[in-house]
Amino acid sequence: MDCNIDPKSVVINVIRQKLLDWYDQNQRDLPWRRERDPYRIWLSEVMLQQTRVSTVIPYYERFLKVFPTLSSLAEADEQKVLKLWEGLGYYARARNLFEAVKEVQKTYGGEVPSDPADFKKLRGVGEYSSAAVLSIAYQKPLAAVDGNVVRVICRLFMIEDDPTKSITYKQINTTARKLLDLRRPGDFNQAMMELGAIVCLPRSPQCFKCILTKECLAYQKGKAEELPISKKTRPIPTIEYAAAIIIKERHCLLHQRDRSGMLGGLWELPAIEKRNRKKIELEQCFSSLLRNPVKLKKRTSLLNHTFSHQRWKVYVYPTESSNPVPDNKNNWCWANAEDISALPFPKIYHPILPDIISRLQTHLN
DNA sequence: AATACGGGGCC
DNA sequence: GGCCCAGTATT
Repeated sequence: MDCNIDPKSVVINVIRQKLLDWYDQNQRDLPWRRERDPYRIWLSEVMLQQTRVSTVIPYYERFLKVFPTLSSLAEADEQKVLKLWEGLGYYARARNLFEAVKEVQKTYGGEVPSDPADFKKLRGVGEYSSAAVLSIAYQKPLAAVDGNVVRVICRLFMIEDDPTKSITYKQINTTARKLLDLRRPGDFNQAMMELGAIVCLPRSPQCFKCILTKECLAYQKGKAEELPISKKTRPIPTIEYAAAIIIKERHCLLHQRDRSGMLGGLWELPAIEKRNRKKIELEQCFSSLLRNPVKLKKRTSLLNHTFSHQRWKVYVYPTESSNPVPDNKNNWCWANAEDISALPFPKIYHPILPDIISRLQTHLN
């Protein structure tokens, strides 16, 4: 495609070499940088999607202690995989990785395919992850363009258009391919990301320690911090969430959330969930949900929790003892205290679970 | 092309 | 309260 950013190849060569030299001297010592196993590189890239390095590190190490090899993960139980992902967010990543790893075991004999066409077919492997994993693990000459790279390139070449527009994104991608060092593609990709992560920051970029200020058009114009231009923000929906504690013989009724939706595959109390709606008749809703009359007692807890994209209002109601029998047995279970600690729950449940467990242990209800 | 998808850290 | 993070799948 036509690219009006056409820096002289001399500049390209200078940027490429400076960046690699800087990376060789200044890269952080991260767990996945010590690894050669493509499976481990892959796992790191999946965990790092939309997630900070500092958040990922403990999850990464814990995960690999339980599933040290691709084969061990391929033979795992999905609930245990989700439990290790608990709190990391974007749970589809865990389910997709699990499915993809089983596919690799079945179709590619347990070897992560090195052909980009094959690798990208796998669930959860997109343009970025494909380039990142294959360049790092197999030295494939693919440019990995993540949020860091977008920011670095927008600043280096003064791209003032919205990078989320596909035409602009193609320009950025073309530029990344021209910059790529074909002899050390994995290191070069990581160098770009590393610069974005520790020098070319979204806010307050540390230009005083950047080795590319002479080549950076945005810096020369004093506009580094303004780029890339940001997208418009979306309104945050409020989620009203009412949950019932239903206990029978030291077991608590739990429901597994639909795998395709939010917090898919995680467990929860029987709950009524409404977005941006008015009050609802809770007892009626619960009774209909459980195909059985439910008597609520006084609300015990109210949690307000604001995430990036949602504002949660959580109400928890103990119930009068009854014998509710959910329709679809597959997604329901009666869990004792031990079961509860083994099941994956959304983060919002962490303050509530101790209360539920103590109710089970003390015969309350 | 726009939206859904978690949770945390920082200003 | 807004922004952003080693993005991908779905609509």
